Amino acid sequence: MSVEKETEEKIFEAARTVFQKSGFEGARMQEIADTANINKSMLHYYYRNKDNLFFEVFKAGVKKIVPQLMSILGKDIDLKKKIEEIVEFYYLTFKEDPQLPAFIIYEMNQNTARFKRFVKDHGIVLPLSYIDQVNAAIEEKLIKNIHPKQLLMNIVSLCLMPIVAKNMVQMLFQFDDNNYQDFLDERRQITPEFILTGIEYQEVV
Amino acid sequence: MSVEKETEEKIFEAARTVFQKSGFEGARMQEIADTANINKSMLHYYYRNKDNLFFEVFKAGVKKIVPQLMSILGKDIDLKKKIEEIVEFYYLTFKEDPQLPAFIIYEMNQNTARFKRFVKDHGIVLPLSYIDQVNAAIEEKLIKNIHPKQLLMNIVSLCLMPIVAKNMVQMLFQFDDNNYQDFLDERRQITPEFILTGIEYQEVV
DNA sequence: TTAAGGCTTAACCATTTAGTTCAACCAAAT
DNA sequence: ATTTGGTTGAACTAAATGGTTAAGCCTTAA
Repeated sequence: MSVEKETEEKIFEAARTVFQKSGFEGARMQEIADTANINKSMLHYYYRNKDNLFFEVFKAGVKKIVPQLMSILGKDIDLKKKIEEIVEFYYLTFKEDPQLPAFIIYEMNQNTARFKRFVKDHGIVLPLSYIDQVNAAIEEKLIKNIHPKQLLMNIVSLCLMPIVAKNMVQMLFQFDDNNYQDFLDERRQITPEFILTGIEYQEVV
Repeated sequence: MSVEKETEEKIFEAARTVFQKSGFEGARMQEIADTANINKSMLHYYYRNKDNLFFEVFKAGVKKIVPQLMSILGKDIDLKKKIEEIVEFYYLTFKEDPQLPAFIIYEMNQNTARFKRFVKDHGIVLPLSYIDQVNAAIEEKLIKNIHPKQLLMNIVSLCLMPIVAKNMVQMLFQFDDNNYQDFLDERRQITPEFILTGIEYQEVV
């Protein structure tokens, strides 16, 4: 990697660390510079200003969370497999970057325009094929009557919330880091099943 | 109400508004003063400094979310009723204060000590009776084998996530404010059922 | 009526912060 | 060797921010 790419990369990684830890308002350019082991003016040289640098980090974060979800939803596989893949994908993604979802969700609430821009620029749309698939499954009485968006909301909620609320979970359940990780590992197994049972078709008695 | 109580109340309400909107770091004392229609030094007169004022707001917020949940969990009613009450409670609480859960969760991640102090001072504990109740229901084959904490995590996730991620939901599902409210109204109905079906006992075939 | 003490205000202060400047540096091309 | 263009660092600046001060006000009670 060329020197400039290396420096740029170092800055970006430091920015990611600091912004995810402290948020946009809480983050200090000086701390980012220190974390990257470079002079503060380098930040401005490479990224012009705080907003720019932040937006790069934000974009990269959203890219890790949203497009993959849409891609799985659009796949030509059965619903069960789809749910399993989503749970697995989020489990793995957040295992290596646990602060990501809280960061994205918080900053999106602070400044909706940023996310709107991303969605527009990247042509993010909920795949119609997913909607159709769920509705067809309902029609065929494979699953209960549930709106596809409600189902998706359930899936995503069950995956993200335990990560987003990590500290609350640890505190209220009195988990140390190991207990907490075990808890997540168990969720990885039981969540798809929980969802599938939750939408299972039931004979009207 | 006495004059000082009125002023104090006005300040608190303004602080709540601004802190919930912008977070601790993003909030400006001047903006709180403006919102309360008072002079900035009044903030310091009544609350000494930003940290104090913030902690009051934070405490009041946690009080709205956590103790009630524990109280419902500790009630002597059947599991089905318990789940329905929790869903209903969160639905109503967040309908009138939608920014609350995101605020609490974010600020708790920023500064775990604050929340720890609250939990300790208020003797917040997960009621043992809830744990026993779930385990008993499993024993009696009324529900599937699931860890009580996992079940609770599921309940809370399904209630909080749609509120916490409001903007993401609106954007990805292309909901205006009315659509979004309808979506939440529907969840209020379907969520208890979804959970109950998800843990229903199933004969081993 | 007046003294006391809490309440309110405008002006002020110290510090922090994002962002700038400018001189020096270094590697590559001429 | 020298020029050139991007790169780096220390010192600096302007603005914003949390917090302070001190003088005046108003209510209450002796």
